[in-house]
Amino acid sequence: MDSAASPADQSKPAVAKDENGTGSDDGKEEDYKMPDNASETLYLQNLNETVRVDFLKQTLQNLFKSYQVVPPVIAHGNLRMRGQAFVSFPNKEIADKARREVAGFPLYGKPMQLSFAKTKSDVIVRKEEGEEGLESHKKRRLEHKKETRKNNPLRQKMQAKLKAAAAADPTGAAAVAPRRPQIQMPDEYLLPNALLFLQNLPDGTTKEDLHEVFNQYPNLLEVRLIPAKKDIAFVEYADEESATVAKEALHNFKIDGETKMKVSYAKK
DNA sequence: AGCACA
Repeated sequence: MDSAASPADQSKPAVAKDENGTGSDDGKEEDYKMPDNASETLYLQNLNETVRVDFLKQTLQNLFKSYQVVPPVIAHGNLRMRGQAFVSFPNKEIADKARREVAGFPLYGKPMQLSFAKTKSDVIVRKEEGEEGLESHKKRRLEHKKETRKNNPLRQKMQAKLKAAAAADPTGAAAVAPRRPQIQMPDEYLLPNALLFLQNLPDGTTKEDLHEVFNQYPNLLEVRLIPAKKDIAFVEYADEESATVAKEALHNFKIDGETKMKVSYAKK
């Protein structure tokens, strides 16, 4: 069992204002044209490889819930496929929206890299062509696999060429500067940290108040208030495990009997 | 880095 909260409990990522283009600060929406390699399925890379795959799948399912993710999320833990996943959506437009809005989202400490999958997912094929269509799709996949075995020299040459071209092309997608993800960071996706971040403290909370509350849990090191912002604070424990115990016990705790204090891991 | 569907 993971010490992290079950992914099913996790709040959905709040999408930044995305109506009428208010969520976009980089150009007019009307001019936007979806890339022609768009797909119903996104290919995710740079995922934290230390997260267990079924937990990761659940998390992704949850993270993309507001985009009507079509299950199943596909991920594998083997050498070739770890750190990657496939997430499908009802159509290309929604997939593209998710791609643009979630790009760079720091899931468990690593900014997600999103692109369109280059082949259709089985779920999508089934939706579009039914069960029979899916069968032939799978058959074709099998055959294609044989033609493109890893050590096919022709294939390797071609790949090297494409890679060089992509690197040389400053307008290529790979050259686009990473930008800030457009969705809010739910703290459930932060990595465990011995340092906790408190929010929504009631007016007049003192260092002593916090010390008393957090000292109920072992290995407390220090409490730091933020003079300029009196509703937030940091609480440091000796190690992540101790911090986790306190965080889970005290998140939403009402110090004054009515104001729910938010406790999350501090960002690293 | 790595494009799957057990």
